[in-house]
Amino acid sequence: MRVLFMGTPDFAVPSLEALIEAGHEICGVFCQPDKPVGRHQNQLAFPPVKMCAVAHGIPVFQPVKLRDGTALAQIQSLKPDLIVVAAYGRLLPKEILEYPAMGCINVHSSLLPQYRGAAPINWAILNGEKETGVTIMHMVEALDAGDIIAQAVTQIASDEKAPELTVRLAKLGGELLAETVESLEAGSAGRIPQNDEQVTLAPMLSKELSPMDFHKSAQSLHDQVRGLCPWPSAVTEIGGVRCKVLSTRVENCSGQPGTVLQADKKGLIVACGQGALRILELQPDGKKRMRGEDFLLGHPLKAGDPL
RNA sequence: CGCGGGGUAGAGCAGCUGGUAGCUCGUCGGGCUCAUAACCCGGAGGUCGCAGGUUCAAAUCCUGUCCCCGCAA
Repeated sequence: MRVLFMGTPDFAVPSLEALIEAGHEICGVFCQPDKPVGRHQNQLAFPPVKMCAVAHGIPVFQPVKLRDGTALAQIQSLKPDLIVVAAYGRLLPKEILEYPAMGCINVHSSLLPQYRGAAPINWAILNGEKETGVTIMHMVEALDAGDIIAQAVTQIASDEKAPELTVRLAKLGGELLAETVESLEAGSAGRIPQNDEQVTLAPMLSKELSPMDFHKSAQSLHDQVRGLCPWPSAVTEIGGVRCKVLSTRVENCSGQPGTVLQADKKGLIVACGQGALRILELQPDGKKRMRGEDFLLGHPLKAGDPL
């Protein structure tokens, strides 16, 4: 089958690889344009999907616009039977959605209809979900609203952070995608409309989500730390220094929210609204990431101090 | 040349209005203790990112360079 793949970040790579491995003819790959990267923005970085496509000798297209007809013309010349989209980063116009004979399908990293949108993995963790998964669906114009073809569920470990979960879901998505394409070809694929009453949204993350409020429960702060990793990160001020909090553990002890319960070679523990949070790893502004204990060596804090 | 912080003992920091470096932890040895991640005593460990310059003298001032990081993208 001739497949056109559209995707951009790391999450999409296993899906592309799964299609290649399944023996499909990948007639082209669309991804977002190369972006300036680095502190001085003087270097262009290829999106991960482009790297993969180039490595396999697949033609790459990186249109800035999808609605000026150029992209459609390119797609028409590639003559795909099916378009597979995974974290492409852009809504497809109707004329593209309608072009392939077998339609357009999407790999989405949540159990739709929950967590429609740009950051489903992060929001699942932020909300303390115990399980999530991937969904393969038919695409419609509305964001992540198409009929579901297949889903796969996975548990979220209590200490799992967004990057790790992303890797797992990407892999799971690739596997499910291969199976799904096979079932589509065989004509055995199902199609289940999404239940509109169960829709939840997972919008893009922003730094407004970063500040930690120690009046919240330790568990919810732990979820915040895990879910906002690696960007924008949970942030708080410790000993007068702004720090990203990178790794934590929920502890049973308690005290006045926002005060230090322990600060010695055994670790740094801060009281929360409910329970307490051990800060395992953090990163002060302008510094490298370090263990909480190491931070204390140069920043005298003691039990009872406010953060 | 987008803005800014920083590179000093294994780790985290101080010193930076110039005079060959200090703190906490770790580490090594000894002691105390039923015992200890606790306590006491003692020791080792740094050409202060690199290269020049100013100076009688630079970690400290100046210039260049490499690297790390935050913001912004």
